[in-house]
Amino acid sequence: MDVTAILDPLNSAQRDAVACESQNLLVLAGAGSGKTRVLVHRIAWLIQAQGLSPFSILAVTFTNKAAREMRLRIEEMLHIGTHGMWVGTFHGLAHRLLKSHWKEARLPQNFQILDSDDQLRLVKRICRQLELDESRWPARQALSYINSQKDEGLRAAHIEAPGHDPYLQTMLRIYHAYEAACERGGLVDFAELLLRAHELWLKNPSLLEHYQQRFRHILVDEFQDTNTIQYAWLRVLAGDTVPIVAVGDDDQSIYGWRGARIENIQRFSDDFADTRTVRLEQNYRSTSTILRAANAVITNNFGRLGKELWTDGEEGDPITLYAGFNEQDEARFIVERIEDWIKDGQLRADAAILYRSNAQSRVLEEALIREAVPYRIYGGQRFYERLEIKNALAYMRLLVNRGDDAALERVINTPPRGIGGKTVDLVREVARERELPMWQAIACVQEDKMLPKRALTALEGFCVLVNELDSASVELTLDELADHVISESGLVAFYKKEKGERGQARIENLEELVTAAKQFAPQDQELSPLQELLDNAALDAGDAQADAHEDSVQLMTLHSAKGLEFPLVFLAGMEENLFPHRMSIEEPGRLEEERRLCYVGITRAMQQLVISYAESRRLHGSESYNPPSRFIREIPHDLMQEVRLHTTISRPPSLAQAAVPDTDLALGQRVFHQVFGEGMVLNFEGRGGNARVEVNFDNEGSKWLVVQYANLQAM
DNA sequence: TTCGATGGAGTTTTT
DNA sequence: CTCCATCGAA
Repeated sequence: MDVTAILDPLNSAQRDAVACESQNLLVLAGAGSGKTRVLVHRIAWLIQAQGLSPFSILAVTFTNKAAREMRLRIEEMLHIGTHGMWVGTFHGLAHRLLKSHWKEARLPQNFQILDSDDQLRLVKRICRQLELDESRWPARQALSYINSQKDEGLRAAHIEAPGHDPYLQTMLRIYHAYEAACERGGLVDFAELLLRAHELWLKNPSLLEHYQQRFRHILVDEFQDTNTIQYAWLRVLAGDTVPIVAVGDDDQSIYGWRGARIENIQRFSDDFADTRTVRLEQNYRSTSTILRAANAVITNNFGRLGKELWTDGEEGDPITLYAGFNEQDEARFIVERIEDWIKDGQLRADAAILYRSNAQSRVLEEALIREAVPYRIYGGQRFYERLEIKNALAYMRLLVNRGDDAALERVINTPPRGIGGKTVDLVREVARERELPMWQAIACVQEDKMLPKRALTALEGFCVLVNELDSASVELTLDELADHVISESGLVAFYKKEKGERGQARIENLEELVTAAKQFAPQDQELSPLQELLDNAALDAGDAQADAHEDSVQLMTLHSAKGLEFPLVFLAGMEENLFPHRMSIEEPGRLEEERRLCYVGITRAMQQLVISYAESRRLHGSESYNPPSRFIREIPHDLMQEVRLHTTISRPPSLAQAAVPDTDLALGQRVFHQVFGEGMVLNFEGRGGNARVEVNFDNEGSKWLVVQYANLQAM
């Protein structure tokens, strides 16, 4: 067996990891150190050198994208199909297990996945049912309570009665009711997938044993992001027999607020016997300047497993630091630098602007639009999360399962068909009393004529519609069905009426859904293709925009930048209270997570890194003056070069008669006031004072001109 | 059902 | 400031 092709392209640490013989393996893979490569080569090694069957390998990732990438690279490398392989996300694999063992998991065969949006609606409904004051008990809070309990592996029944803490009591009450509602409707939320899959192991030892014999090797990507229940699931599955490879980077753990436990990677080698640890520290992405900065920042964290990135590549350019005098100025500077970059013949898509929170994107966008620079924002609403798509899918869900109350509530009166709030309330009430799904409650309501005729007719219309769609579905292909549903349900007609481009966009999305259905290739013979399409939509919401292949500047939050790389990276808004965020400064643990986020940001850059902050920033309507981020101070000064605008402010035209000399002004300096002529002081916005001037700059060649004044007062 | 007023909140979001 | 959810009136 020729394994040189597997090992030859690797450096020695990578090779150690790939060919490691010990039972368990922890790979601490720094940013840009070839993590995916090691994972893929390890799998190749197991198959080709160890003779493992591809079907005996389980590889777990967090995102569908990562799973797809891994599959693709395995196929390329080994020239084998990966269809039967267990490569997928935690949620995807858990779902697969629950589908095959629905009886053991005590689920209905056609259980539906509840996405976060459905979940919130359900919690809202429950709060209303429990007659809780919505302002005192926001559904969002209850939702996050429920999810965090589930992430910790705790069901309502496991939680001790919380003394007389009214908050916890209420939350627990909601949790109980929520669980009951899910049970009744055969609904499973994201966390529930994991929780059930874990319980499936615990409650069915023979099943567990079956899988332990089947899987001869487990590989886990992004191990630092596992939460308690994911860790427990792996721990049980691995037992003492199945070797496990955990790949991750404690320095890139940035999802603690969502239940990820950095401790999981920290304690891995204590928890799993005979663990070998391999560090991948050679970086193939960034210049040594960038790596030095990253290393310097992250050393300020305690309790790290420890790693220091290095490269044998170039030193590269110094890191640019720019102090904007406000957020507009900062944005203008960034766009200008991007324009220079493009003038140098570089691609726009090679430049990325990263920021801490989404609200920051706006100013940047405006500046880009002003200069007509094409850009693309990552994140935002994904395809299957769009309102019109969710509505269309809700009809399809009802075809599969009439008991899906979440779907029913969504579309019972969408488009409007005269089923008002009162009618739905009654149906809900009947459903609750008789412990039936709402669909059956409708039948009861009709039977007992519990409503005025008009409402009954409207209900009847809805039932007939759903049944009709269902009977039509028998002979239709998936895309024909989608087309049928969106037109017959009246959704298309409904959105046609919606004014503006919005309705048009919605209809286009609905048409896109038909296309997606056409292209959808069912994998599983056992399931109906429709069921599979729906599950797929819930577990993989798709990309935000399918279009936008034009060469454009990339804008995204630091969180969404994880895993990506760009030749030119801007870290914008590096200010205290923004980054690190105000809410994370107090607690040391959370501050460290912010620092890791900063580390992630810095290590996205391949060639050039530009850090900027604004002396004054308009946020939430009011002006704030934040000092530069502490993370800037943590970068050694000799790696940075501060850029200042040297500007000449010309004589203000509206003050022609005032004696105002041409003056050199350095923006971003502490000195923001200058004496103009006869004792006139101009304070730039951002520095308190009696006089105030609003300035806009217009770049004409190298000369900057003041073009607009406001509230100018003489002192 | 739709509109407008009103109030409250405003970090990050793999599934 | 601006987005949103909610509520009351037409």
